[in-house]
Amino acid sequence: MTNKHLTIGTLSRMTATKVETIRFYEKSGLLAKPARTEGNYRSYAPADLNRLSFIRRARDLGFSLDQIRVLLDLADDRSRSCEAVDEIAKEHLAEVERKIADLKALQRELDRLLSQCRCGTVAECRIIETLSPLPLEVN
Amino acid sequence: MTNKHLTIGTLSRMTATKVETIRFYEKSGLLAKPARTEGNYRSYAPADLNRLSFIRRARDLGFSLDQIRVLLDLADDRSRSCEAVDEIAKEHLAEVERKIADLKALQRELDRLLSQCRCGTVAECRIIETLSPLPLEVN
DNA sequence: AAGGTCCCTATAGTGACTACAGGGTTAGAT
DNA sequence: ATCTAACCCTGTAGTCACTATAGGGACCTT
Repeated sequence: MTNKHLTIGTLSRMTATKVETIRFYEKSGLLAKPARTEGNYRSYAPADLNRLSFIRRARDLGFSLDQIRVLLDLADDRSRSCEAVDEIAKEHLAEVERKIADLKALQRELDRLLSQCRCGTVAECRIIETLSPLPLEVN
Repeated sequence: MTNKHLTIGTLSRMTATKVETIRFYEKSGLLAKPARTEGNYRSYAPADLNRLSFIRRARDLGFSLDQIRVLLDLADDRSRSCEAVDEIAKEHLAEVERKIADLKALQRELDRLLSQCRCGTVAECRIIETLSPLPLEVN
């Protein structure tokens, strides 16, 4: 209980991360290879818990593993300017906003599609009809 | 020019679909295996163009290939009720709306994160700080 | 000593493509 | 007739962020 070393299962429960995912983060270089016990079990220090928690929060906010890799590097050099951090977050926000706009356009299209359905036979189905093409002559 | 048979490249240009993607759709069973020329080139009929156009429009609307497979099956049986079509579209719309809600929550979080940035050093960066954990004691 | 729960490695699967590598075919210009 | 560029072919592996499985070893309690 005063043991500072954690098994992968404990880490898993503490961060709501599947064991396989933790091993995957290790293989992808996001987590350092931890010490091993005699029986070849991974043995994590509290710093690993912090790092994994950081990764999971950033993932929850939709940052990619590549972005997280950069954020972790930046976080390690505490004296540098945090402009680069800001940059990554801004870029990610812009991407999220683009996705929202795209999905809203989609939503309008689907709404329109569904509002036209009279629920008769497929032959007179406006959804199928809208999807079915009068293809353009390109070549 | 009165030739009804199309090469994969022509089909590609007419539907703005990469050649590899067309072959991928064939391998996934969305497009039937077309006839071949003497030189073993794929030779497509106008019906294939229609089918591919349908697939691409549905993809643009965010339907999955599995959903499209079902839609294509339904579209082929023109006498049946189009309820099932409606069902798929509604389900898809609901999913799009869920995604929009998720992304909006994300956007708010990122906005909050960014609004706190004073752009000093990483040590005082509120973005890094927010991501960095005071992990909960779970086990 | 047995059973259950943990842990290990390695590999393959997901979705929807995309990108090669390493060739064969065809159309048009010379 | 020959050359060349543009097209086409198959097959495989890569993308992202995991997830799942197989086939085993370790550990703890009873």
